[in-house]
Order: sequence, then C-alpha cells, then structure tokens
Amino acid sequence: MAAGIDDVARAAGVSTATVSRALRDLPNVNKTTRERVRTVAAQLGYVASPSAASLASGRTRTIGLISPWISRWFFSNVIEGAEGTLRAHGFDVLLYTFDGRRRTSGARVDADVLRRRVDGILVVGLPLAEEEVESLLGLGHPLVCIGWGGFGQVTVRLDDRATARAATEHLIGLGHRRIAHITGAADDVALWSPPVDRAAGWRDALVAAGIGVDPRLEAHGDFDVAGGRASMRALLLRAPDVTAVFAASDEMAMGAILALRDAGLRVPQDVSVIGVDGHDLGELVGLTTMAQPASDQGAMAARLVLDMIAGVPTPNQTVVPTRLLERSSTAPPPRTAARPGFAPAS
Amino acid sequence: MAAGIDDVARAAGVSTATVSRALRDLPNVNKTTRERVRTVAAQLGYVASPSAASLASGRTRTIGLISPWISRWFFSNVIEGAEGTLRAHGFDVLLYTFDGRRRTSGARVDADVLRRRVDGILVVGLPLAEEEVESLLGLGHPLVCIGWGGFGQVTVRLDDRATARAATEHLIGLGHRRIAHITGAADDVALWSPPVDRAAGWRDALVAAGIGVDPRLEAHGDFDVAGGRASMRALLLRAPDVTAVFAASDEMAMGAILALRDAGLRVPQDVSVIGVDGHDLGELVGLTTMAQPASDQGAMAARLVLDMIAGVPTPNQTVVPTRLLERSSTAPPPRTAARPGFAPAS
DNA sequence: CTCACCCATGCAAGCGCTTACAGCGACTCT
DNA sequence: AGAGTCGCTGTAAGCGCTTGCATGGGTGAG
Repeated sequence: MAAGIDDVARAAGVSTATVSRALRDLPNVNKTTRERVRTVAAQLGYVASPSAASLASGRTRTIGLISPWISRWFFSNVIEGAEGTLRAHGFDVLLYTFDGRRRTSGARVDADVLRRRVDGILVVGLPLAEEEVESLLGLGHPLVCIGWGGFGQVTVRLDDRATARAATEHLIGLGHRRIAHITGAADDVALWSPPVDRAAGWRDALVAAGIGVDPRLEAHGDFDVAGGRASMRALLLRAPDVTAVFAASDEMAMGAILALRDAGLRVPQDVSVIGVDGHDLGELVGLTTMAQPASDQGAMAARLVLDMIAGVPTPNQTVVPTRLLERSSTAPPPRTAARPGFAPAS
Repeated sequence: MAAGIDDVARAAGVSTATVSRALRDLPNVNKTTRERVRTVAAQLGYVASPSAASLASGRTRTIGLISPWISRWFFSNVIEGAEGTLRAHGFDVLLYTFDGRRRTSGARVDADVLRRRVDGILVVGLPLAEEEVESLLGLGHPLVCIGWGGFGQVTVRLDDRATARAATEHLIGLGHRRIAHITGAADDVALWSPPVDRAAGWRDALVAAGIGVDPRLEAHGDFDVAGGRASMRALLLRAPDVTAVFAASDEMAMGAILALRDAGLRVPQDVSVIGVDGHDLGELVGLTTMAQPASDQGAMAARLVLDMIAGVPTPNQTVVPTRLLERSSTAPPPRTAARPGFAPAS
C-alpha cells in the first residue's frame, strides 16, 4: 500500500542505503542524488516507518513527558512549551500522566512503560521519590526535571526561595506584619522542594525584617483552589489578625481569596493576597503574583534533553527569573485592626 | 544489555514464539507454560521492544491526540480523560498540538507525521477543514472527534444548540429581554459547529420567547478571556441597554465580566452573565454556566477509538449532557434601565 | 604514471519481535 | 485399529529500515 524505502530506491535508481542517507541529510551523498531522491520520495508520498527506523537504529525520536496532571496551569503550560520545541526538532511526545497524590508505597510511575520507547524523559513538577528517579535513570536515557530539583538531576526551575522572599518582602514593604503562608499538605510536600523552599523564603523575609515567624501562620492543604480555600479558612480561625497571605501558588491564592470572601473580608482592604505563578486567570480576581514563565521552562527543558541526547554538555541547573506582577490583591494593611464581624463557628 | 525475547525463551526452555504468545495472553498456550514464561520474564525484567513489535505486527498500541491547545480548560480536561483511559488499556498517547488559529491556506495538521505511528486518532475540539480530515482518514486509522462534529465522523460532543437554548432560557426566565451573545470570531467560527450551534440555540430561545433577534447583540472575537473582554466592550458601546450576556464559553464569559467591571457595571445587578463549560475557576467570579463533562468526553472518545480498532461497532454520535450550574452571575434585570454613568470613549 | 586517498554508492546483515504453517503427541470416533 | 481432531509448541520468514564494510571511479601528490 504505502510506499516503502525500496519503492523510492527503485524509482530513483539508487540503493535503499542511499535513500536512507539522502533523506536523513547524512553526509556522503551527492547533492544531485539527494535532490532526486527527495523529489521521488515526495512524489510517492514516502514517509519512513518509525518502528522500522527505531528498531534498526535504536533511536526513537520520541520523548516521554511525565506529568502528574495536565489540567493545572503550570503543568499544561510547561507541556505546551515542551511539545512545541520537541516537535520543531522532529521529536514526538509521549504523554504520561498519573495520580500525583498517591504517595503510598509502590512506584506511581512505572519506568518499564518507557523502556525502549523513548530517547529521553521530561519530568514535570513532580515530587518523585528517589527510587522512582533511579528506575527512570535505569532506562539509560537523559532525564530533565522541570519545576523541582530532582536528586542531582538536570533541572529547570525558578529560585523558589528568592521568589518567596520577594513576595513576602512586597507585603512587608506595604506595611504588613501578620503575614501568613499557605502551602501544600505537610506530608505531601516533604520531598518536594518548591513548597519547602517557598516556605523558607517566606521565613527568610520575616526574619530579615525582624518580624519573626509565628508557626500558626503557616497553613497546609491541597495544592489547588479548594486546598487554598480550606487553608485560608483554617487560618482565619487560628489567626484572625492576619492581614496578608503569601500563597505558594496562584491556585491556592485564588482559593484563599474565595475563603476571605466567604468570611466577609475584602481583598485587599482587609487582607492582602499574593501568589506565585502568573496564572492566566489571576486577573479575574486581580491577583498580585510572582509570575514565572511556565511555557518557557518547558521549551528550555526540551532543548536540554535534546542537547543531552546529542551529547552536548548541558548546565545542571537552569534557573528562570520571576517577576512581581502587581495587580489589586495587595495593599497596605487596614489602619485599625478592627474588622467587620468575623465569628468563628463554635 | 536489556533482556530480549530470546533470553527469556532460553531461560524458560521454550521457543521465542511461545514466549511471545504467553506474554500477550494469546490462546493455545499451556497454563503452566504461560506461568513459567511470565515468571522468567519478570525475573529478567523483560519488556518487549515496542518498535520491534510494531514492525512485526503492524500495530503500534499508540493513539495520536491532536489538539490545538493544551492549556485551555476544555482541552486539557479532555486530554486528561482520554490519556487515563488509553493508558488503562495499554495504549500510549502521542501528543500533537499546533496553532489552531492559523486558518490560512495549507493544512495546519500534517497527517504524514502520524503515518505508521498510531493505531487511531483523537481530534479534540478543533475546527478541521474537510481536506485535513480527509488526509487524516487517508492514514487508514479510526478517527474520533471531540467537541465538534467532523464531517460525518464519529463524534463525542454536547448538544450545543439545546445547551445554548437552555442558557438563554435561564436568562429569559429571570426576566431579561436584551440578551447578547458573545462567541468566536466570525471567520474563524464558520466551519466550527459548536459556536454556530450555540448561536442558533441563542436565537431559538429568543424567537421562542417572542423577543426576536437583534443582530447588534451578537459579538465576535477570540474564543478566550481576552476575546470575551473585547467583545463585551464592543457590545456595551453598540448596545448599552444590554442586561444579560450568554457567552459561548466560560473563558469568554470571564472576559465579559472583566469588561463589565472595567465599565463600572456590576454582575449580576446590572448585567447577568452565563457561560458554557463548567470551568474550574468559574467560582472565582461566581460564574453561572452550562457545565459539560470535559474529562468524561475524553474518556468516552478514547473508548470509542479503542472499540473501532477492535472492530466493535460504535455509535456515530455520542451526546453528553450539560447542566445548569447556578452561581451568582445571573439575576433578574435591574428595575430601572438607568445605570451608573457609562460613557463610551470618544 | 602510479599510488594513496576520498567521495559516493551499493551490499547485506541485522534490529527484536510476530505469525503462518508445520509438527507432534494424545484423544475421540467409527 | 486407523483416521481425523485438538491442543500445544517450534520453525522460520519476514516487518522496513540503518549501517559497517566493500567497491570503484576520481584526484592530487610524488
């Protein structure tokens, strides 16, 4: 049915070897021969069988993209960026999602699925256990992590600590003193550097400003809107005098805003909120945030795996910049500590 | 290095053919033999080479997932649903994104990339031109469309017209008479059934209620937040007496809300807004919407391609239900038509 | 003019599986 | 008892490419 390499070879009057070399731009092919082969191949609508090529060469021209979610802002943007770059370089993207939450025993990511199937692996923002990384590396392919700092792996990420510090300093600069931090669930977050580092940055800023850290101002919950909302609710109960919140992600920040509204508090008049991400929909609630270039990180990581596959030396850590994106969710704290009645449920 | 089928065969004391059959659960393999092979394979950590298997069998156990975007709500959720189902059935997902906007000449989706690489194709919410569909079909693989009604292709989608009608009727029921519709750009939308059908449903409801259709109340723009915002802005200029808006997507509805705020109008006191989707973040702005099950549609579509590959007869059209999700962006129209000063820029 | 070398090409041996077909005991049926 | 069946297993021929090695016609140096 479909034309094979032999058909092209016959039609072009050369051997299959020459067709193979001509079409892949290998050296040692006469220019005119190459042209002729190209023309003939195009006429016949020839496209090489990836399976056959992989089997013969051992290369798949495919990258495995592992991500716990794809419908969250950071993840979908990273994937979009990576996919575009990989495709531009003629690489396919094999998508693997899995439940990022299940932290129970047993690997959540099964390395065997990728065996002999990809030339490289991209792991997006996922707190992998060391043994999972090991098994992935056991495949013998380059591996690049995005958004978290694997175990000495090649990584693209932001400076979480400095970013968190900058966010907190923004609040301090506005005059806030009771600044809470909302982040992921404590046990979930243990191995996952971004939340840990962001919490550290928050503390750094507080300590540097001579404010000191009140442990009651740290709230843990799911790393999403609902989690942020629940954390904020709990926070208001524990520390009703809080005037500002630094959330470790925009989605949690949005949840926090929702909880504040639920409590009848105004943002930013009563409580200021700042997040991290630069979520597209942050504008809906005027969210001030530390914006990070998600799609760029995907693209950079893609270029890194490609380089590693090509044997080009690559930097071990790529840190992308974040910038304060001021909107309307942060403002100076209210003059008086008095607030419209907020009564904890009894 | 890695164990091959021969290693397993040797270790198990059988032929490679038996190993192949045993591991793939083919019939005509003695139960104890199968067990032994399985054990040995596990011990050796044997995983069949997908390339070799594909080359020999002609099947790839891979599905191509074509989507114009992955970072938009509907798309990422569909992809997530499809990926999960496909993986559960042992299929890989090859992700292809491309610029959905570029409607200029020339195919935006290159069928050749998928040649001999997949067993089936999923096209997510994409207004493909007929020739693009043809070339995809030319690959000889099952194809199913999600969220739009290909050209007689197998499709999973909602009843756009009825959904739009229900949304509009909700507004009418609240007492609105000046009900606008915000949808995609006119030329972009021409071949794309959901926007067309949603506009038709909007008209249906208006006509059925004896209100009649004012063409000035139809606004076109990009199918995203920015587009919805621009459309709403234009709409306010053209028809300042509008009291309700039905947007063809939640993202556009959110944009509309932003534009209304920009204009100093309150939602829902001055203007009601309803969307379509059930976007996760709709709650941020209290968006009332016609919710659709996006991830389920992905899963259903996945099951359909799988069935088609297996030769199981499949329904040509699968229609998923939508439901009115009432939040706080819709309310009866203001008593008086008078409004806080809205002065069109001169 | 000859030899070494280089460039362009062809030959053919795989790559690691799947599967049509053949083989071979052990039964069943007549 | 002989022939046909059936269940299980093995043999071997590919699947459609890539690539190491061989070949052979130029080319420049000696």
